[in-house]
Amino acid sequence: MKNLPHKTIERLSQYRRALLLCHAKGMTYIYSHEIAKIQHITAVQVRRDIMLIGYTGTLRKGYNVKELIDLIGQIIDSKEGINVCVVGIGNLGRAITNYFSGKRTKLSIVAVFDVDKGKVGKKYHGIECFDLADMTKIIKEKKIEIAIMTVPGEDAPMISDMLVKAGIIGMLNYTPKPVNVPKEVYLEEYDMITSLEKVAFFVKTH
Amino acid sequence: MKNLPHKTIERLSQYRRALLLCHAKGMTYIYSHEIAKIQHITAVQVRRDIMLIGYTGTLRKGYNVKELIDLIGQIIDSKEGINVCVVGIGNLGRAITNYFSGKRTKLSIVAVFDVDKGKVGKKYHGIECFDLADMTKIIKEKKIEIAIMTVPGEDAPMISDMLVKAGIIGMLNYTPKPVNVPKEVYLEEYDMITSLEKVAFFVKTH
DNA sequence: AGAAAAATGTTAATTATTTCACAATGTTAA
DNA sequence: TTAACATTGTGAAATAATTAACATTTTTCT
Ligand SMILES: NC(=O)c1ccc[n+]([C@@H]2O[C@H](COP(=O)([O-])OP(=O)(O)OC[C@H]3O[C@@H](n4cnc5c(N)ncnc54)[C@H](O)[C@@H]3O)[C@@H](O)[C@H]2O)c1
Ligand SMILES: NC(=O)c1ccc[n+]([C@@H]2O[C@H](COP(=O)([O-])OP(=O)(O)OC[C@H]3O[C@@H](n4cnc5c(N)ncnc54)[C@H](O)[C@@H]3O)[C@@H](O)[C@H]2O)c1
Repeated sequence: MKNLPHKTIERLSQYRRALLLCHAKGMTYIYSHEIAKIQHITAVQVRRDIMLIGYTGTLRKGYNVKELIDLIGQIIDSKEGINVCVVGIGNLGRAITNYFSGKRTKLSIVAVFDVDKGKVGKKYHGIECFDLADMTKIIKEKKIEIAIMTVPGEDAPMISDMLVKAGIIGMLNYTPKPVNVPKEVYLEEYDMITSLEKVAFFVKTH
Repeated sequence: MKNLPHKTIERLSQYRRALLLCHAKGMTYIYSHEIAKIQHITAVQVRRDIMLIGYTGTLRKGYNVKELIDLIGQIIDSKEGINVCVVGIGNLGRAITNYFSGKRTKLSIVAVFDVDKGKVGKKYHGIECFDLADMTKIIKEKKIEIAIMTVPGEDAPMISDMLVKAGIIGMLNYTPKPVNVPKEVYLEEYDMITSLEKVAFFVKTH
């Protein structure tokens, strides 16, 4: 299941989120146009994505919610699970830690790091905060593969280098400072100001 | 300057962010490949984006940093400035309010709203928190056009409807619950779990 | 039973975005 | 003064993503 388009991967994650809610409400089947409605996209797009992962629904009945959830899991989750850490437990780091905890069994935040001695040793949503100085050691001990960076922008390049040296293979950078990583490391960056400016621009142009 | 690709708009915002840093450091000219390096993209892409906004650099000297910053501003900022509000001043709302304040003169967070009476009346980074019950009134009074939602997911649809009725024309939804808005309202949604799952997926497939 | 309706699955067409390739031209160095 | 070089600007090609169109199948209705 290699060559899935990037956009399809994003949508599969979103479908699953929506499907989990539907499943919790007791729905057993769902139509492509119902999924589409939730995600503000077209039904064809949903069907195409589902086709790409090789699932087939039942004609006139739609897709089996539980089966689809499980299949999406097989595609996007890694079997053994992946350990994640958050670096910088300020407002954003706490929001993320809080939001993620317990949401996905295959992705667990298992450590947070900070330089602030007042934070080291404390727990955030059940996850222990370690001293930045011990980061490399803990990343190896706990087999952490993905890092989320929420430190001040000016420290991002330095922390990024440390994370790469410690063996991280995926990074999510929420600081406003783009970082450089070797090509073996998968990097995703997101900045809220860019999103807001985009909204502001398209608001003007209807 | 209508038909700029969505992706170009996002990148222009990112270029400006980078250029502002360069300008602050005293750089007066910058090459396309230098901008490209910062953003992890190709120099051609940078040149094409700049071409699309009708700016031309100086051969072998690159682009004038200040001029380019100003031109990007003319394209993506609205002349009069836009007022923004944040609904739900929890961890994420505070992180956003903190991060945005003073960053962009043309986009100002001028109010935050919450239901928690303990928060109403307090100031967050200099911005007053109002009672949700007064939201419609305040949005009109303060001419707020864009809203950022950081309330619990289950309240998102209700708050979204209220915001639309109050006259909002752009919305940034950070709750995990997709919302429906009329087509006149420009909506952007972002979920960190989707980003993290994407990283996890591509980490597996090199 | 047969016709109409409502879905899925998929090929082909379209649209959006990125990259290639290279002409044009100013700069540096011999 | 000329050759080599470095950089911009852009048409054309390539790639990626979305949408249209429709055959197919199941269900429902008459
Ligand atoms: N991407 C976005 O959309 C977005 C939104 C909000 C904030 N931000 C950025 O996220 C980062 C964090 O924002 P915040 O509001 O949580 O800030 P914050 O100041 O509340 O938190 C920063 C935390 O990092 C810690 N820290 C500082 N230096 C460190 C280091 N070298 N190593 C480890 N920890 C360190 C601090 O002790 C603090 O706990 C900032 O860079 C901010 O600009 C990004
Ligand atoms: N998109 C993302 O990546 C991301 C990341 C983290 C959190 N989240 C989501 O953002 C939201 C906020 O997260 P948080 O960590 O700040 O939560 P939080 O509980 O710290 O904050 C929620 C705030 O909203 C207020 N609130 C509750 N109901 C309200 C209502 N009806 N109207 C106005 N205010 C109301 C609460 O009083 C509180 O101040 C949640 O939906 C969470 O799932 C999203």
